[in-house]
Amino acid sequence: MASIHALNHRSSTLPAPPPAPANGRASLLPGFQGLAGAGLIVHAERDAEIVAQGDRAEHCYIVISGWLRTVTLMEDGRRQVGLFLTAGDLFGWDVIGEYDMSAEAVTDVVLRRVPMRCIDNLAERDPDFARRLRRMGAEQLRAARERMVLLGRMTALERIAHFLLETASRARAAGGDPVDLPMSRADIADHLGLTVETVCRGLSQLRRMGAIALDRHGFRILDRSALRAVRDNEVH
Amino acid sequence: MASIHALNHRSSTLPAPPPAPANGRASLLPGFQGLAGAGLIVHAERDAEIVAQGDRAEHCYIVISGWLRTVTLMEDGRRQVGLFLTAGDLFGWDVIGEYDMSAEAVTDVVLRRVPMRCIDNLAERDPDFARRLRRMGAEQLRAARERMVLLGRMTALERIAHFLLETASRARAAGGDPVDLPMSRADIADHLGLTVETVCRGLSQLRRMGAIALDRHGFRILDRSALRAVRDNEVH
DNA sequence: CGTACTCTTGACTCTAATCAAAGTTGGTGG
DNA sequence: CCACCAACTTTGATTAGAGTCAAGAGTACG
Repeated sequence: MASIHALNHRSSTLPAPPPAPANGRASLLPGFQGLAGAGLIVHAERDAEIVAQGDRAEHCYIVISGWLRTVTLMEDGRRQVGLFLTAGDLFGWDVIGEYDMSAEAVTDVVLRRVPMRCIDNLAERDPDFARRLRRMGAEQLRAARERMVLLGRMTALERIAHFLLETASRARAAGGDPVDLPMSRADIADHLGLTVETVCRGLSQLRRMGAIALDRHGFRILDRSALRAVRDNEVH
Repeated sequence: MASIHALNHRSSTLPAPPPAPANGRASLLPGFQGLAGAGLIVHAERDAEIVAQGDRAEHCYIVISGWLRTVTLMEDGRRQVGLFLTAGDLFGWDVIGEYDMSAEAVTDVVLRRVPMRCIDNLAERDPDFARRLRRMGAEQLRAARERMVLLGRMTALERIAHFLLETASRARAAGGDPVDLPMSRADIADHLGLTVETVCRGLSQLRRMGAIALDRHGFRILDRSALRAVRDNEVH
């Protein structure tokens, strides 16, 4: 655990529009042009907590660069990582009341912090924006249901293959392209409902199968159909 | 598996307002007064499929009586039950495009079927309704995240205790009150990411501990604090 | 460089799944 | 109305997959 609340406030007007957003499946989705220029740019360094579980949800965040994770903690320390977010992704816009999870920086990260009121106001004034908000909510829920199947019904190796394919697809990586994997094995484990050791063993197994090339901070897909077969349980 | 699509269309105007809605945590939430009188009343009998995974989402449903389950199927037959819905609960209002799960009748069930356009129209015209929609979406997502922790990180017995406490609370049952459990053990298992046998064993164990009284279609909580202790892992 | 951390692999354990067999129950038809 | 049957539930025995504990290898950072 590193420095907590290393948030440095910066300029107020936007320096650049968010880079072409990963569409993948999470909080993301293009939108939010209506908010261009709103909010402050904030920085957070690796492992800093950006919002805490239980905080009143008064802001939402747009990731400009770097990676975030959302984390839910149980009393006894068991941890569930909900989502990994990166450039173009949105966080917190869908919460009302208090955050039910915290958001932490996986890498140093730059965010635009937008007051929730802006969202609410814009949603009242602009029916098109409100519609987009609903669409994003529907997408979030779809993704959440998919994760329930993963967590409730998939084996360790299936979950790992699924995670790699999804991560590659969010990075828009073609086969063989290197894909960034900035989060620790522990983060991946807590995201997939597994232990660190099981994640390692699964990754090694996929490497030995020739499905992926692997190093600590990234991977490449060598045999996408093999990886898909593992994810879809067409192989043991 | 029983009769498929046993939907009988009936009168068009509402016979009675939905009974005091269970608040629990799912699709529910009081709202939807703005839709009073809209839509058709439809009936479905036990195990009938009300909507299928992949159908275009053109309606949403308000449960008037009986119980539904939402079901996601994997290619190879593994099944995940998302939610159980009962009187006052809502289904499908948050989906855009195609349903990503099916809805099936757990018991014979009476529903009001409301065209999705009504929701959309009302949301455009009535900012208060739109706000309520957003609040319901936020609540759905909160519940979904809670289920991810359950599926990813809780033991079998913790999941079962959690399910019983939640079901009792949705039924607004005081301690010792009988609580309906109309779904099969297999449904419960697929809801909790377990097998039928593990669910049975867990329920029996809680009965032997004196935490609950149990029969096939219901239970009573005899020792709520014991049940909470199991859910919260203060006991093995 | 050295040290602390993360990652990987191995050995063993344990929880929950699987396989198997009774016991119940509710519905149906005689 | 009763008996039978199919489906569901429960319990037992065994297995398997993932967790735990432990140790070594690789890295990153000061």
